[in-house]
Amino acid sequence: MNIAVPRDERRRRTESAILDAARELFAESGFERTTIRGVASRAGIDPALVMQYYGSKEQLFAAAARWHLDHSSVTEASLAELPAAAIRDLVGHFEEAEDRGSAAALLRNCLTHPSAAKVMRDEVMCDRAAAVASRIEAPDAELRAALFGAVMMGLGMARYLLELEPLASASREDIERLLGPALSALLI
Amino acid sequence: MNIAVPRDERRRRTESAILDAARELFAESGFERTTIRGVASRAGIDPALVMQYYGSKEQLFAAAARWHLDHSSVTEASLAELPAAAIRDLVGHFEEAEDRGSAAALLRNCLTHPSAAKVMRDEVMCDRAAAVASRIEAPDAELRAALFGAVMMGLGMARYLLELEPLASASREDIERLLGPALSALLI
DNA sequence: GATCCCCTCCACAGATGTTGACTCAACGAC
DNA sequence: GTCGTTGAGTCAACATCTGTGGAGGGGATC
Repeated sequence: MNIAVPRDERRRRTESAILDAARELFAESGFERTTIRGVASRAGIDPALVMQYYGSKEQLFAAAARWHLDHSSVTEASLAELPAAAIRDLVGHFEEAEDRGSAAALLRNCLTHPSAAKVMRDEVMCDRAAAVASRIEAPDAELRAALFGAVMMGLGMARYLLELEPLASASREDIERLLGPALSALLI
Repeated sequence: MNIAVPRDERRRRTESAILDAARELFAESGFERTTIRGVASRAGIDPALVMQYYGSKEQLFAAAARWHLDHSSVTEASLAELPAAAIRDLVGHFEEAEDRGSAAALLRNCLTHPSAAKVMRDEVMCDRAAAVASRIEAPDAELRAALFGAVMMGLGMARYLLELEPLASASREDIERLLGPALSALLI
């Protein structure tokens, strides 16, 4: 095919193709319905190569389903800005990020895959809830923050995974406009 | 073992034992990780009997993961009562219903199992959203109703499936008290 | 030209859904 | 009570798919 392609360059491409294919399939069909053979086929390589690079299906999933934990957009927001910031952060993860698909892969599997559930619980929800709770001065700050997270999770699942209409086609602005006050009500 | 047990009685018991075992496993571990052998083992019978009664794993799942669609508590509520009614309905499905487990089985799998997703979309969310939307007089009634549904779904998943603390241990009253105003804000 | 390593082919072991033949107790007719 | 019938339940096996490992080819690198 490509003549004179340096070896490491070639490897980088392949590894990235595997990861992309894995992200897509894990995000679309979930962990169990995704097969190593399917990933390899979509990446245009041999199944054994996937194993050689990622060791196991489990480790491939761990590499693919990472939620890049840039809390800054949430932690830097004031209480009043939190609802809009959280919505923008969520939308960004699913529509703009260059690793689009990894968030979907994590969210899709967090109910049925143990390690995805653990990541979701410990690294996504827990940290963010703590950040949100620290900004709330009302009583029940922790519970309010947990509810805030639950609402955001429900939004992500309904809009991007179940693709419920008219929520899936709505603009981010409309969601901010309608859900924003509801989220604010949680923060006092 | 049991002497003199009528045949139909015996069959009823067995069929029910299979369904109970299936509900538990589907709710705990999801469709893919649940095996016919596991269900049979928990029900104390032979795997082949499961097939004989339910035809296939798919049909067993369909029988186990039914969300008893009693919309009355939602459709009979006034706009002001809707938030509390929806929360009570959700809690009831997960904590009080005699078919407890079927709601969890459906919710657990609605992101990764096609037919569970279809039931969730068409029979649970869609119908309820229509009922909610019909009560809203503000513009964007459908989108508001969809967001309402997304919030309820997020609550159910966070509390009962991911079991996020302190949400999982919170009382229904506290949830009503804190989430109620947020839900009301969605309904205007 | 020798070496390295990306990549492929082939095969294995285990698990899973599913099927068919079989056993045995309950049932109804006489 | 006796006997044939029905149906609940079991046992062993099959076909398939899956993740995974090992041996080898072929082009880049030195």
